[in-house]
Amino acid sequence: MKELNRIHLNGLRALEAVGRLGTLARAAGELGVSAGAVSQQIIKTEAQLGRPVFVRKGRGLTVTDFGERFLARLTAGFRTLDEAVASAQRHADTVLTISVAPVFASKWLVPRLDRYSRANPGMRLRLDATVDLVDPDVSDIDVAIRVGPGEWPNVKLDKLLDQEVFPVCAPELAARIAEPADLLGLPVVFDSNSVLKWDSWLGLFGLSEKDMQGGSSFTDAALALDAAIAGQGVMLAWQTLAYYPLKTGALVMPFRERARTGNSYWLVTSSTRREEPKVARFKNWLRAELAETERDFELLAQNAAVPRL
Amino acid sequence: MKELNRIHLNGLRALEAVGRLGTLARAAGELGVSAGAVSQQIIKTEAQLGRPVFVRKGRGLTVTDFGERFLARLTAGFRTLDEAVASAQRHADTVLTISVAPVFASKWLVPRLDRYSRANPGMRLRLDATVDLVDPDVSDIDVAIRVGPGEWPNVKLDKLLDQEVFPVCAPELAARIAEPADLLGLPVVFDSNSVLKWDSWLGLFGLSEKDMQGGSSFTDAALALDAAIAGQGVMLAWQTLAYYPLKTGALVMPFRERARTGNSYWLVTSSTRREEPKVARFKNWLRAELAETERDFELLAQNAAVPRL
DNA sequence: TCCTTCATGCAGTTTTTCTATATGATTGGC
DNA sequence: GCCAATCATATAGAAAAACTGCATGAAGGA
Repeated sequence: MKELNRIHLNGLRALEAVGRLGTLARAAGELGVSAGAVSQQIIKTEAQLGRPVFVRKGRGLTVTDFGERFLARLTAGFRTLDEAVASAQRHADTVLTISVAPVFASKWLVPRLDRYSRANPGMRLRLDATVDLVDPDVSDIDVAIRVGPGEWPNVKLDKLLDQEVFPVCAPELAARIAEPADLLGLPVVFDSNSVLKWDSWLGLFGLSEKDMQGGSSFTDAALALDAAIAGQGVMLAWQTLAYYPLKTGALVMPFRERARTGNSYWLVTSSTRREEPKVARFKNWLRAELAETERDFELLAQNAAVPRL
Repeated sequence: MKELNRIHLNGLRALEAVGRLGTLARAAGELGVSAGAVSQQIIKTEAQLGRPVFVRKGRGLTVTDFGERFLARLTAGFRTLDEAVASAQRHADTVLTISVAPVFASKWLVPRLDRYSRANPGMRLRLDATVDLVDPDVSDIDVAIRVGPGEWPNVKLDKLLDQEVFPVCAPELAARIAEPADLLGLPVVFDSNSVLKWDSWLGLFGLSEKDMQGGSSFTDAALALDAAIAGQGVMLAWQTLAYYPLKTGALVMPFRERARTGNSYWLVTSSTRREEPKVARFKNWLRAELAETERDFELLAQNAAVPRL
């Protein structure tokens, strides 16, 4: 990359534009400057190159043999640069990249994406489903949604929703439940990967996980959810996981009580980058959707099969 | 090529250099400016792009995921530009392109090229052997050598040598020649393409081509020359054509008289471009070689088999 | 012939870029 | 644990570059 030091880049660009468009005036139009400016640029740059690229014959410019080959290469180079910048811009404005946990994505976010598309025409979403928190400064993502106590360093955090857990089960099973203690006699579907403990909910009623029956165990919350829907047991679920099965009636929520886990849903963005409009729009949309989810839970609680104690 | 208007090219170049070299200081070294200047450039350009390319974490810079892809494309684009400029420069300094008539090239110039190479190490010659005069402004050639009255418009002309014609023949045939009139009784080798006429030489002695015998005719001077060497007749030759056969004795020059043709050898260059050093050097070398050729002809004339009238 | 289009020359102004220096922050050696 | 080196950034003034607007000259078309 040593040769470019001798040459003014803007001069090369002027050369290229004139070569491609034929006249100074058209090149000036593309470059957004006056024709005189372009004239000065190409003269200076030809001098720096040491050989003429254009022939002046009174009126207009024609390209020398050398210029023909040279300009072709310039065009190729500048086109590459232009495409790089264009894709950066396009990407910047119309593509929103979100990093979310796979379960949250599949059970809650993905089913709502068509609503997002309708509300934000032209925007394209890219979902990056990973478990680990990525650094929003380094990585490609615009926003991340993560569950936790909210103690990540060097990022900007917005709390979206407090995570709460509660039992869910298939309707057939719910018929055998009248009060919390009934849960102890039923099979349980465990999500062995989760750090959430039954005790946080059972404790509300003075019960303990130790007294529960055994049951099936799954390494993935989605599998455990399917097992619960199949009627294989009671499951400890949380809002975004159980939302759709509850809405369709595939699962029911025997009790209206929900227990705080100490975790919340956080929207994670870069602490150094200024918030872009597309991010702000997504944030607002997400808040509205979560608020609706929360309202639906209020309704579900009122219809809970078993009245509160 | 519209996106590049929003971005400063030099800023992109700074971005690319920093991405490739890792630190501001190294990039500044390559770009030939101070580190502070590079810092300002990349900050400004990142703002223009609308997204950061580098992450600042106290000391040093690391590249974002986006930057990784973006910088790769920038590097490709700038490399293309750099190579275009580099080849232009290289070409400009070390390659000399000469347009010459094929006969002149093969009979006089090419045998001397090794002398040129020894005198100008590092220089590479490109011979463009065409009959028509090419426009030195438009075409790729640095210099052209042409024979004619010197009336070409819009070019710079340097006279190299006046063209002169004279009879040549094989030594066996020369034994039958004592005076110019003897030529009328000998077979003649004609170059039917040439505009040169025997009368210009015969006229010096009050003779005329009408009185000559017929003979073989060739559409190419080189073929006619070979026929003359083979002893098939007398030929009207000129300096640069007959030089080597005369020097080796394959042909002889029966008379020392040479007739002007009105044509000269001209060195043709662009009338608008400033003369480059490599062209000036070639011109000097060519003059010296032609001067030597002319001296050799003086010696040949002194040894001419037939004394002047 | 007149009018339009084209490239270039020029002077002054505006914009950009650069240097030089200072600052804060981090790393690595001792 | 401290010191020196390295690194990026900030700032202000200086230097360089690019641009505008207009004038000029040359060529082609109606």
